[in-house]
Amino acid sequence: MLDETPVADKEGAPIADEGSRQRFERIYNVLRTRICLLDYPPGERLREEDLAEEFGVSRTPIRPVLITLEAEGLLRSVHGVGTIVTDIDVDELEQVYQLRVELAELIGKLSPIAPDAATVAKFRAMLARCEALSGSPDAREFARINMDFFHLLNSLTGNEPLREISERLYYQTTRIWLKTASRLSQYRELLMNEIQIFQREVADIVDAIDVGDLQVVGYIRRAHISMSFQRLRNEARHERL
Amino acid sequence: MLDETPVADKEGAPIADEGSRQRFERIYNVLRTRICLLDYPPGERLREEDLAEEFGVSRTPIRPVLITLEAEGLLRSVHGVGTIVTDIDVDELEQVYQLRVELAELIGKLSPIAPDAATVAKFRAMLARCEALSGSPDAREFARINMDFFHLLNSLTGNEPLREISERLYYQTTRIWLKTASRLSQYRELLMNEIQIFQREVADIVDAIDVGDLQVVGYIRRAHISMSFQRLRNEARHERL
DNA sequence: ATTTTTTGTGTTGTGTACAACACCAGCAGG
DNA sequence: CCTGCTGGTGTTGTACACAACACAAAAAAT
Repeated sequence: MLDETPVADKEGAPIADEGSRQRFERIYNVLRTRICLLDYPPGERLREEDLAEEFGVSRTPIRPVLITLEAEGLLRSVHGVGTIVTDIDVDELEQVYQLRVELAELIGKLSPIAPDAATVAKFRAMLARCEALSGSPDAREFARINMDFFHLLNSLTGNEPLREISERLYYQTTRIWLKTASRLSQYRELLMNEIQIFQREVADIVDAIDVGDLQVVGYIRRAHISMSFQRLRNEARHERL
Repeated sequence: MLDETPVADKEGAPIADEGSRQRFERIYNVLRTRICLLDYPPGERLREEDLAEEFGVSRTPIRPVLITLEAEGLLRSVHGVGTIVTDIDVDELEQVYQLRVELAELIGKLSPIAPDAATVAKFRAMLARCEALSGSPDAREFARINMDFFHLLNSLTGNEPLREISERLYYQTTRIWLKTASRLSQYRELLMNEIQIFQREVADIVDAIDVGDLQVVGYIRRAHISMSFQRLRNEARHERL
């Protein structure tokens, strides 16, 4: 829904009347989503030719996408070896989280946009998706909802550079939970716990939206990003011992 | 000094034993600097083949550089037309400045690095360059010093994502002064005034560095970025009337 | 047996020819 | 005089062949 236009068929291949720019965006979003949902786990080798075949083009139009994803820190091309999905580490991501925490607050501060009725409805829909999820917990679906929720929150600021940067940092960090949690023994318990907490976050933020206080949205978000990272670090530490 | 390795000859062309990654960085830095010093003014058309010839390669290795610069918002490739240096507008840059103001403060907050003797020396050297500059004012040299000073400040935080993002935003905004000022009648007076103010900023920051208070560095920087943009906007407004 | 060399295979990086597209000048038609 | 068309020219986008490189396995030497 997020990465596929209605016209797209299951494989990314041939779409009629698609400009080169739109195709770039499409392939870019598909690959980025795959990386963040661990369809391509860290360390995976992506062959340019395979991707070219899948999307029905030659290697050439694929390369700009890979170059961009490399600039974002999600891929790394190595001559003679392959294009490798970057590995991530909780400790290395601490700085990114620190920055995300600060930026979260700015979303409510810089050029806040009073949400219209449609946006409010989307937030409520998110609440519904959360409840459905907590009924049948699924890590992948959780990650997807989390992603959609992020984009919704991001649309609350009119500051476009801030949106762009927040998005970039989000995609740099979001894989870490799936990766860390999937290795742990109490995987299922962790997931359900995390979903519950997320559900509360969404509920809190919906309340704040109703009141119309975007500053408060920023505070809530800030708190949750910060706590989420601390939980993650604790779990990673327990695993090490 | 910033964009050329000691081995480089005047034209960017052939360098021995240079990996493809280093070459990418070199070309990237050269082009970015040229854009920000208005060697390539907004609207300029860069022909890939010309660049290829200058750097002694085919179009192929040039394209990743242009793609990256396009992702940073400095270029825009249009099929059948050319690769065009983006135009900039004071009003459009307001959001970027708002963000830069906030990030400036974070540099003193997130993972501050206590500067070693060498770094302090570089700051003092900056002071000397300022005085030399105010002796013989030159807009281009002013922009260069400003750029070097930025990089020096940026090295005060250990938060690498923050450094990267600050740099990106800096390069998005830095052209605007040269562009705006060069159109005004009191160009020379403005330049001298700006140099004086910058000199004071450097002096203030050097003091703060001496005291060892990076938080204060952030505050000073924040104030100056904010005021600098307001002056810019006023000048642009006066021009319009 | 161990180490070194060589050879083979697979991948990204590069060069080059061509396709797709935009733009302008010139011209025909009104 | 103006308008719309049409061809010519220049540019980026694409495809493909090959070079450069990394890695592993096999072979050769000690």
